[in-house]
Amino acid sequence: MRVSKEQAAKNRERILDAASLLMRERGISGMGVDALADAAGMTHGSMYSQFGSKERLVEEAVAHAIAAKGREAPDGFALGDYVSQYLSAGHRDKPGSGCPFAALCCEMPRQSGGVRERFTAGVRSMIGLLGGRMASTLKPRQREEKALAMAASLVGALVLARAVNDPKLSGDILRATRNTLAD
Amino acid sequence: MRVSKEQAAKNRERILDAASLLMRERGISGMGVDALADAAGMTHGSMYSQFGSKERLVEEAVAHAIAAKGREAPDGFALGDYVSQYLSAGHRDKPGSGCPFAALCCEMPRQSGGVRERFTAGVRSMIGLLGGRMASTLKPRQREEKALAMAASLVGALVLARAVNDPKLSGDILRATRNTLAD
DNA sequence: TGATCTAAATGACGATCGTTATTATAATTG
DNA sequence: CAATTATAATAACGATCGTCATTTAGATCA
Repeated sequence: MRVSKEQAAKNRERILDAASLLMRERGISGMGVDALADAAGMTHGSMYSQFGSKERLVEEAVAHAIAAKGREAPDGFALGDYVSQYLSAGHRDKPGSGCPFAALCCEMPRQSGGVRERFTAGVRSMIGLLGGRMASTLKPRQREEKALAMAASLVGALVLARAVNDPKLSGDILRATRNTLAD
Repeated sequence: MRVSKEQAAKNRERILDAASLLMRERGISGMGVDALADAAGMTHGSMYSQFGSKERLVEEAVAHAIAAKGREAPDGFALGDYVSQYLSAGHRDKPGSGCPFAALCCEMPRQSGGVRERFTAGVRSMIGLLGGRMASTLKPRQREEKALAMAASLVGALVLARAVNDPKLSGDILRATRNTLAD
């Protein structure tokens, strides 16, 4: 059956919301089309009416997750707050609503060009965000270098803290990286 | 048919070699049992004779990859050399023979307890390796904290450099992290 | 209002997933 | 040497994978 344009747009949004959550929790290859349809409260058929293939759906879902995450940051935030929130136990334990880069980075080398482009653009904007919040006493080149290294530290610490089985070690990784980035 | 104990051990080793390579290239969930049997030059049946399940095979393959990687490091190596090799384009472009932590970290939260334990033990020993090579002027606690943060930086930079689609950005991430860790 | 269009649902497709039972074969053991 | 044991190969299992053709029904448009 056919639905109104608005309804169709809402359904599309609902699919993207479910996909951006599910892919961060289970991985891209671990997110089945049927499971996604279930999570979105629809059938797999309607998803193919909207997106045509899983690959194109993933493309949009990655962009969707990154854009939503970018919208979370308040206008004037302090870099220290950003870091301590990023490297918190709360963030570690909620990958589904957390940083898309940390959740999806390891699968990216095996994704299509379109998916990787969206991901790369997102990484670039995160680095720009970090660099823009750094002490203005530094030269632009230095700020960019620090921002690049900081992004790597953030993602690496979060990913390792999630991977590791021991809560103590996991917390230590977060804390040590927090302290090191504070210098 | 039955083969000699030595032959069976060799076959087992061959499967583990192929698995530790394949899982780093395609991911754990992306490594099918059939594909692995092909890569090892055997049939899937013999793998189940040896390991019983994919989960137990992955357990051993993770430990195998970590142990083999640990054996690579020469006895008396400089920390700076380790870092620049880890953050090199060569390492980035050869995940199959590269760092198992960077290759598998994002899938770890969804692995069995046994697999995660091997991974965690490996991470711990890597951190110990890094800390042991640090300036002895630092207190043990400071060395451990620096080693924890360094491991996060290394893994994060490598993983992001692999994920990103743009060679320029990828190289910048590696270089910036190298420079930052040199301080 | 009547014709057209399209999102959503249904059901099935071949391929691949991990797994298992069975069989063949040869090393090992008594 | 005979009996036992264990590895490897074969073939098939049900489940799930992504995909697609068809049908249904209601919104959109002339």
